[in-house]
Amino acid sequence: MASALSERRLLSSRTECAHMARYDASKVEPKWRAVWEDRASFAAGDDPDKPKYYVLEMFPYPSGRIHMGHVRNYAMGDVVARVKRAQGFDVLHPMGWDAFGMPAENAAMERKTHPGTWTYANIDAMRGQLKLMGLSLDWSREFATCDPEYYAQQQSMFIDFLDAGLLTRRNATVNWDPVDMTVLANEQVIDGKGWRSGAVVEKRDLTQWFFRITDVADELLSAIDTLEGWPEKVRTMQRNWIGKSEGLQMRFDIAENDLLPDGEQLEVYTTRPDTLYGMGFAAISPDHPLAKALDSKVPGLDAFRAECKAMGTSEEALEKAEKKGFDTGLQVRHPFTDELFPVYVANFILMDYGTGAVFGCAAHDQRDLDFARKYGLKVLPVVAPEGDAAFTVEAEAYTGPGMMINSDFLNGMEIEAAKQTVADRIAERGMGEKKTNYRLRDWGISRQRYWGCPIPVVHCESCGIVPEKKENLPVRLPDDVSFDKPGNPLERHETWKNVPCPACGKDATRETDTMDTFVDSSWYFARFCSPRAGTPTERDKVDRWLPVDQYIGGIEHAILHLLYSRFFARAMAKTGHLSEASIEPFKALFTQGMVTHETYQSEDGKWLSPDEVERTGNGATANGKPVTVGPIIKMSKSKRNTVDPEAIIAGYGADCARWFMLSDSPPERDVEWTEAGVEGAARHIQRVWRLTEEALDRLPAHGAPAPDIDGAALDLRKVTHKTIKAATEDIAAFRFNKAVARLYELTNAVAGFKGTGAAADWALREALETLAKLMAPMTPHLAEECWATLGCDGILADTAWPEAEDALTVDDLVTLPIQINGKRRAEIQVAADASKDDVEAIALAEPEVVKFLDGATPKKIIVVPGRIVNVVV
RNA sequence: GCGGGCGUAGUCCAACGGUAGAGACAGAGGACUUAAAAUCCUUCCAGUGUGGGUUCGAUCCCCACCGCCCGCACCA
Repeated sequence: MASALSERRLLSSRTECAHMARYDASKVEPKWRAVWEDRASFAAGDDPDKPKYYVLEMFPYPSGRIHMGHVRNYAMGDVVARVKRAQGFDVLHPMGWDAFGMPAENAAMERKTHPGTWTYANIDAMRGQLKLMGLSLDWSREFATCDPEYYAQQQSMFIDFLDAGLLTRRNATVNWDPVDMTVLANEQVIDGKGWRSGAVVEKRDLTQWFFRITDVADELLSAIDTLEGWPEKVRTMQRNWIGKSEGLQMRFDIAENDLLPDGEQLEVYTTRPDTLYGMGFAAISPDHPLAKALDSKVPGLDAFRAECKAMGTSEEALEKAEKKGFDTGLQVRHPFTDELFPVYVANFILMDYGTGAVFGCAAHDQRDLDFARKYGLKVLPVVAPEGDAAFTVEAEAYTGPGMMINSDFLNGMEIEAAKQTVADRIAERGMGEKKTNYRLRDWGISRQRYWGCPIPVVHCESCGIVPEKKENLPVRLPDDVSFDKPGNPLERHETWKNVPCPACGKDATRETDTMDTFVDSSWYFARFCSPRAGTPTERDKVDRWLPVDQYIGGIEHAILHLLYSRFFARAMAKTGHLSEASIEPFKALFTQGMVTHETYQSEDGKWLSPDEVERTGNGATANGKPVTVGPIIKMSKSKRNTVDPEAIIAGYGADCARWFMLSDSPPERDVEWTEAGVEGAARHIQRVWRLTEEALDRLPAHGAPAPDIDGAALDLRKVTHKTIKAATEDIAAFRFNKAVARLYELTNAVAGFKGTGAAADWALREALETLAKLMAPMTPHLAEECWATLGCDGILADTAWPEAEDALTVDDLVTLPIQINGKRRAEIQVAADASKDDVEAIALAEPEVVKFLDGATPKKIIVVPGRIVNVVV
């Protein structure tokens, strides 16, 4: 067998045809993919004898083509899946499509097609591309969220959630594009105009559905502590997003006036009740009901409110904007001193946080201080830093710790005690109570869109809101719709919209809003456990597979998607679709970095794509004209700095793309795609192949018993087993770049192996088989080809992960550096297990050390076994 | 403004508080070749952003500053 192969190899190298002189990925890769597919190698088994492992990468939006970000994401997930599988786990590694959303509708408008047609065509294209990557996916579980079978179950759960009180309906202000007749997300509003239509965006109050996520805000917050497998960064982001603050909600009496009936109160929220004696004014949001009520009664207020509105509500503009207020003429009475304070409408008060009203304490809040200085309002410090009785405030508010002053019964207290005391006193008087507030808002899911999951309710004049009967689900999207007119086609689809009431049978109308696409992606991980079930989940399946053991995706989903999924898992547990054990759906999370590339601009400022550009030393040209090389940024269509994965796979092979994606940069960091880097990866793949083939002649049979091993053969075995140990640990810890480096080391050791004889041949086979096994998670096609070439049993995808022999991972002799006063002066060779005393003795006998000591007695000798000896003189 | 991350050779990156260098890319020289490609061998280069501190010893821990990146952001 071996000789026949080698004969062919010799022949081929001479004739450069027939057998591979070079490794040809375009031939090898499809072959192994077909083998895996035929054998259903990657189907999850529901095998009760094996421990389960669920690895999931965030499923893609079917935009039409995969991009390098996908390649990186799925390459990483596949490494995890393949290693776990080889380690004996029953692995669930599924793939699907996050398929609803606006791009499909936009495409429908532009191309006069149906969003579904466009979406499914894209899915077909992208599935084909993904399959080229050779991922160990269980394709039998594939679904798209726009499949009626999927959204039927989502609608069913919507009804369960409705019954369980997890949903509510209320008015909310939205960005409304009057031309497109649709709601816009904040990101779609650019300079106050709709991104597509360019029309000035209006604020509109619409009745919308909300998931009551704020009801579990505290639970979502406290459970973050249990997410030990999540990056600290993401946990912090979620905590900040939920934004818990504890304070006092209290009511001020409004002094008698001509504008309002007597006895009106102003309710405010504060986290600093201790500063109540430092109050200088009260302020309300321009959108506060009181401001609205006074709008026409107080001259000039309408103009001020209009001015605030015109300023917009977008982040940074607000930050820089000047604090402005308008005195309403109203006054509120201090609950303890009866002092009266003016009530301002102020542009920096947010209506949707707290009560939309505050009391201002200028001395201890910078915004309040700026405001008070501008309008000549009272500034009275009530907290003094320790030992500063004559404390005053100038331009900077004091927010640090200290002792209460100027505060009657609070004087001398610490801040915390004062907070407590004020809260108690206010509560005693029935003027307020402690309240916890959250930055987190309820999750509004109504979208005035066609291409989404229909909200399965009917509006009946007699019965009100009536959920669709479950046996009638799904409420299907009608196919006969057109996008030639603006607005939601469901609104004008008379036969779809007008239906009898499910309760009373009278004429009624369907809800025409569809659900936010974040709903679709909030439970797909559970659906993968039984993707064809007639219920949203099957309890035995989700109980076995969930939680997801390893979730991998981009940091851009650190907040919304993950928070919504955490909420959904709780809601599903509450309605019986999941067990309580799965309310945290993702046990471990990994957020990978982006794929970046240089940018190129021609002389006239046009962006150029990498394949139009030729790099020349430090510069670059396109068609002979000079090109400006710009910053290295995330691949994006607008900057044209993308590289097409399919072209790379066609040119270099999937293994090469995968290997490169895992090399060099730590996976959580950005990686720069470079042509040189890819070529390096390709060279390595060729090298592994060549080393394998060239060794065939001398190798003993697969599984041959080991002869006595020593010398060079033993050294190689040590490298092999050290590599097994290190690479396995590196992969488990998501240090793929280091695992790759280990494999280069093993490859270099094989390439430089000089051993001869039976022991050497045996060790060489072990090294090559191990190299194939260890590379398999990253370059699976190459690894299978090497495995087969080496004449091994079965296929590598079914072969167990190698185990390191501990005895071979440690050296007998170690080289220890000797430091004298922290500087390296000599080194010694000692037995790895030498005692501290022995090492010390050897070190002190070392000529260099003797010379340095020059007869003196060392003050101290530090021996770190296996590491270093430091002699302090 | 608040919170977090990063800063090591020309580049990407490694180094339980212990010899600054594992690996890759790029560069240089050489071998093989009619030549090129491919391959192989050899090899130059830095002392860890800056300044302090802790320590026998700091790339690593602490403090301050500089630079870059990310998240949140008038949240009462």
